[in-house]
Amino acid sequence: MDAPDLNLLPALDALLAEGSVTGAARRLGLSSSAMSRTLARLRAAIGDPLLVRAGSRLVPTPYAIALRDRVHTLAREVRDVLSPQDSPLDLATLDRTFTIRANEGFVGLFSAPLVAAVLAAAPRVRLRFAPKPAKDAGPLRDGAVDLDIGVLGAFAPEVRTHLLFRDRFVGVVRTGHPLLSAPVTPPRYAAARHVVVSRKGGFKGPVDEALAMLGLQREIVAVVPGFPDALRIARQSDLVALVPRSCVGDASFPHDLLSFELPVATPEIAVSAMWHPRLDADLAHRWLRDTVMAVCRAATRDLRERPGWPGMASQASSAGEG
DNA sequence: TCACGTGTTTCGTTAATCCG
DNA sequence: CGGATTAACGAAACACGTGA
Repeated sequence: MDAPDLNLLPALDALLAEGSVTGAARRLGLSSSAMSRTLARLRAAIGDPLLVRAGSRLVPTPYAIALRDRVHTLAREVRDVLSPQDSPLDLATLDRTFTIRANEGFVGLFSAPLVAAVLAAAPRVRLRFAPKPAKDAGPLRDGAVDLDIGVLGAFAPEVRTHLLFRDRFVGVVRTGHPLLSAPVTPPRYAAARHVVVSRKGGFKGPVDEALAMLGLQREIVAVVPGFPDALRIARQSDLVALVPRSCVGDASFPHDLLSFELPVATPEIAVSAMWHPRLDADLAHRWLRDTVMAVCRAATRDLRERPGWPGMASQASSAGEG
């Protein structure tokens, strides 16, 4: 059996897009008779007339209509595959959708400046923020996710990573909460009732382990899937929320909430960007990574300069002032 | 192994024809 | 008249045998 003639693919794409031999010929820089002969070859190869006479014009057959989108996608992919990779990246015309998987905390803090930075440089690029149901390299591998942002897990070994910033947990309560009427000591903190965030619904975390070292135990009365949910509950109750400090630095952080340093030591949270090595050399993806890193650097600069940010010399303090 | 000659195939062109 | 198709033809690529 003969291999299909792949040279016919761009001609088929042009014919289905134009619906006309003359139009397709013009598009590919050929004479209409040459395109007519190519159409004849396509008809023989596919076994369908593809375009048939309807009065003075040609109309596509149902099979041609069914093929149109597939052929167009294929033709574009073939063009991309065979295009030299070292051609300069043209951000002004870059037409692409990037899917970024991140938790609500990251989206809340970084999505606005990231979208602004992306649109400023590449107006035809679209960003799709996908929820982060689990740590799973599958979507990175199969291409459903371009960039995964979060804490490194037991990821596939081939996945590339880059540290974006370091974070740490802080406590958050409503204004006027009795916990902040005196220094937040481990016993006073443990005596309060808490709301925590867990995607898997777990009730125990590093804070509980640190408290246990001191012989203390806190009472968790609510587990929610996202940090905004925890903040909402803290705002309307006496529950103490546990959220990353980056959430507190968000401009949208409610004024009637106060954050405070935890009275126990907890491990830092290293937030990283992760991507599949398949995209390592992709110029557009590299630009996206650089943009994400730059936005994170700029957005966390202000936060880093505030007391209590990881790596900064600081004492426990109640936030919300100023 | 390589260069060369020759026949075949492919795919383009122009010009003519057909069709609505 | 505009657009599709076909016939005739040519250039380039390809396949293959041959000889150095």
